[in-house]
Amino acid sequence: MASETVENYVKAIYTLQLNAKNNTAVLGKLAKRLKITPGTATTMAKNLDEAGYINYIPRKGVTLTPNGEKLALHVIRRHRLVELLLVEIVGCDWSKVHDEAEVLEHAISDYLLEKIDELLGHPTVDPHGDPIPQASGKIKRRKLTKLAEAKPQTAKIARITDHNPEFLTYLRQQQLTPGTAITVNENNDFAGVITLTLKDSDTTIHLSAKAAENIYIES
Amino acid sequence: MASETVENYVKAIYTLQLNAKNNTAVLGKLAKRLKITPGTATTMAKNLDEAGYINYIPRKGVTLTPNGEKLALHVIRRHRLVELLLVEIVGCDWSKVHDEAEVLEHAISDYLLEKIDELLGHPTVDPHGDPIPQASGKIKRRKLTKLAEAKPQTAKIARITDHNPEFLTYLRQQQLTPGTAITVNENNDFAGVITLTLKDSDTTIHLSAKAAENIYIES
DNA sequence: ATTTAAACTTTGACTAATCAAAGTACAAGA
DNA sequence: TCTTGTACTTTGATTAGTCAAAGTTTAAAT
Repeated sequence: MASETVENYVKAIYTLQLNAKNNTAVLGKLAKRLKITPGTATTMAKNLDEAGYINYIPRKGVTLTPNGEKLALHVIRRHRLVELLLVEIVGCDWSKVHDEAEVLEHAISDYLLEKIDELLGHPTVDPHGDPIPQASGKIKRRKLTKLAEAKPQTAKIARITDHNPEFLTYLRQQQLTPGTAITVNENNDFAGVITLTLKDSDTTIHLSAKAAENIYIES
Repeated sequence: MASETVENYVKAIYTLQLNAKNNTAVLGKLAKRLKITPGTATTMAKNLDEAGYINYIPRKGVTLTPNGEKLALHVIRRHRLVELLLVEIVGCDWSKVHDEAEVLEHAISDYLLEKIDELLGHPTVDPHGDPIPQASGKIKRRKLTKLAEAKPQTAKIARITDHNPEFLTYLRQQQLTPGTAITVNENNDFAGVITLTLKDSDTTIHLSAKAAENIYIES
């Protein structure tokens, strides 16, 4: 069985690979992500390579093996289903469930995971709009637009890629949560401000381009 | 913050103390309970004493300090509320939730714990009939009778003190779960067999005295 | 009062995960 | 080509938790 530490490493490598050009996670970023020293990253990279979770090329970086990716997706599935359980069933605050799930994702058995999945009706996205990997390991990919780069249009909030509790609380207050229908009215590059209205309430909201970097919409 | 290991030690010491004559847990039993060697138990006893969780008297045993007891009750509260959540809300099998909770009890934040408590309506007993320590640290104690030592009478199943999944599955099939009203018809010491009927279905059940050692009733 | 067996303690060693600090590689600019 | 700064690696040490095996205590039995 992979330790909690190993699970956190492969999960971090998975997300770093997603955002990397040559599909390789460099160790500096891994170290930053996991708040460890560069030396520790190197040491662990060797160990994880040895254990078959990753391929480690010195001074280049690491990539997950099929086994490593399988483990990463399994951890992410646990994380996202737990988040949904906490929001939908237990009634936890949206802004708090990410941190809770960071711990719980290592404590959920396969049996319990499938019970939760069943209870929630086999959902495909978590409360942040992140896709939930299926038990098979498949993960749905949608073509989303970054709100910061959106042209005027009607659309739906699809995904929030920031887990800062204060930011999430602010978004919830503005009703900018996944699923909400909006209209993008103006996106002024020079001002760095995006103007949008909520479909239901006709409220006008002004967002900085910086905040809109972490919000994705589906046309 | 106490590590998972420390939490498991104080929890084990708490339950050993409950069943000990002079309120002291001897290290041999602790070692057995935690599946560690006697040497490890000694080493850890010194560390936990040093850390203020227990008082360790060499060659005699250990007792929890007020701090240690507080931690133990907190862990037990998490364990039992999680068990109830899994049975009542998530729909897990009664026989499986103990093992799940053994892991989850270390992964629940104070915030989440109180959310669960609220959702369940501040319950006082878990699915096995074990009392749930309140947030204040108070724990209700009931005067229960061991079914193995019960005289003929009507009563209610109150508590099952065995977590073996097969045994629990058998009890559920017989409907011998906490809350069930029964009548004890005969308790024959020589035969070592207890005869009882379920109030609702009038089914007659014969139980060995050994099985009845782990079942408690409330008159 | 001795012996003995059980219970406990000590010692030395190991593993996983980590850090600090010193050393190395290499791409980019001078 | 040489120099330099950044990124990475190596080395030696530390901590928590564990075991095996050898040593010590103690209470009970002869």
